[in-house]
Amino acid sequence: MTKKKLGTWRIDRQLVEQISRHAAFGRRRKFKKNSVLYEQGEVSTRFYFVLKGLVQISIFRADGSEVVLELMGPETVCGEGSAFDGLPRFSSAAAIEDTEAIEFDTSKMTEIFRAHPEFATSLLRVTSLKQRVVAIRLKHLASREPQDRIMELLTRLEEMFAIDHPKGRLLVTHVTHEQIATMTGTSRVTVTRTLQRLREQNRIDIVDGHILLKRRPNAN
Amino acid sequence: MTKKKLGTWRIDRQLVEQISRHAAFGRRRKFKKNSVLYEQGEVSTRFYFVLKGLVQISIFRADGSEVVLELMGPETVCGEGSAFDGLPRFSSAAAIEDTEAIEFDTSKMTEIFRAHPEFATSLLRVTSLKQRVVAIRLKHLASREPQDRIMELLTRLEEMFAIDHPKGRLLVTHVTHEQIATMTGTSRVTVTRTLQRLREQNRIDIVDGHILLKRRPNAN
DNA sequence: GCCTTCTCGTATAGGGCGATACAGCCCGGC
DNA sequence: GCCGGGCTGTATCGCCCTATACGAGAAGGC
Repeated sequence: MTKKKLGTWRIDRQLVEQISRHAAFGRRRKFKKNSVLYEQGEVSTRFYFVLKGLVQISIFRADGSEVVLELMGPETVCGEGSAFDGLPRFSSAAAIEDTEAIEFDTSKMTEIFRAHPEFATSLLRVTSLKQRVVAIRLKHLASREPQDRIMELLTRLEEMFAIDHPKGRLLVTHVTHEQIATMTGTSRVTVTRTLQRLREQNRIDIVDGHILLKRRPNAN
Repeated sequence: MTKKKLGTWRIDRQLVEQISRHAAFGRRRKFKKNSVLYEQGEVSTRFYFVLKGLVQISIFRADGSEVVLELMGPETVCGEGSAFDGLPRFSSAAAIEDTEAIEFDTSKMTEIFRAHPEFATSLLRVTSLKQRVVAIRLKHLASREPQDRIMELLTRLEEMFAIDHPKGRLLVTHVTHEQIATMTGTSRVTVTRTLQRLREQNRIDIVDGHILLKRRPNAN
């Protein structure tokens, strides 16, 4: 049905160039590791085009628990949602590595669009791509099956942190079952059991403590 | 007042006017009940501004099951995601009532933006709002509790389609238990039971077939 | 008005998940 | 080596959800 191309936070070369070409409308900023780009609840017209580093986007729930939406790497855009609709930020963004980004401000955007309508089109492509990614995650989280939820997380991590391996793709980051549990809204025991099951189904393997996602003939 | 079907989505008056003002760039189309506006997987540059009727947006999962994303009533925009990012539609849209809509085509949009930059800004507001709603849904779907999932839907409907009532807020939209089930990833039976339970907990009530969300001292 | 279809309530059986507990293992500190 | 803590693999039990089925009642077509 779908190609692997539906890559999430990675946006295509052409779009990256389009945005980079209008970098002069923003200003370059640096964020130290663990510093905050923006916080849930604040009202702001700023958004960011990440050049280097890694930014974690998360939503905090009423009970204080955190739902990590994305980890945005280089050449991605974040914060544009609340910057354009004018409502309070629905998510927080924190640099989890030293990060450089271009900060844009939407308040003067309409006038910029008049002279540079292609910039508007590029931004619409970006917001549309993000809508797509979130909707696809929602499709998986709509399931109550732990296996769906966990596989969704693993494939997302794969695109971000995996390297090629003879048998498939190897996650270079180490995540504990406990962490997977909190990220997928299941229990630690269920994560252990589910990973076992996935291993029996020959969909994953554990290599030296790291998760290996096996190559599958029929990718979803 | 009889049972009224609206939808699960609404955008503010000002934004509606902004888009209506540019209706001439699209063309008016009619869709019979049960006809399809677009289908998951197809590539298209068209998107729709619904004027009358009701359109169901859903994602079909690999196993064939359906996740209903939204019911789009009058004065809403749909299909703009895939129309702008150029990738295959990630969702399907079907008219579940006779529907009229303005069909826009993104292929000539950049030129339109040059003369009408405010139209670009309006569309960015729309895509941003949708990103917000989906992200917030995701926050709640991260929970496996049916009650969390269902209350999330109800409060979302409340914000868009509720009217004041002596005891709280009354949803003027009528949604069936079946619809709630597909929108929350639970079974129809569980929806019925959960609504019962919420009624016992005095959090909701049913008035003339409509759901009433009772005023609560400590709102979440 | 009659019949069909949809919707809601309810019952049953089966299964899988959460909570909890405990044992084995690895690893680091000393 | 010795010890302690964190992680993983299991086991048990209770609960709640899913699947399925059936009947009552409302809504809609003809």
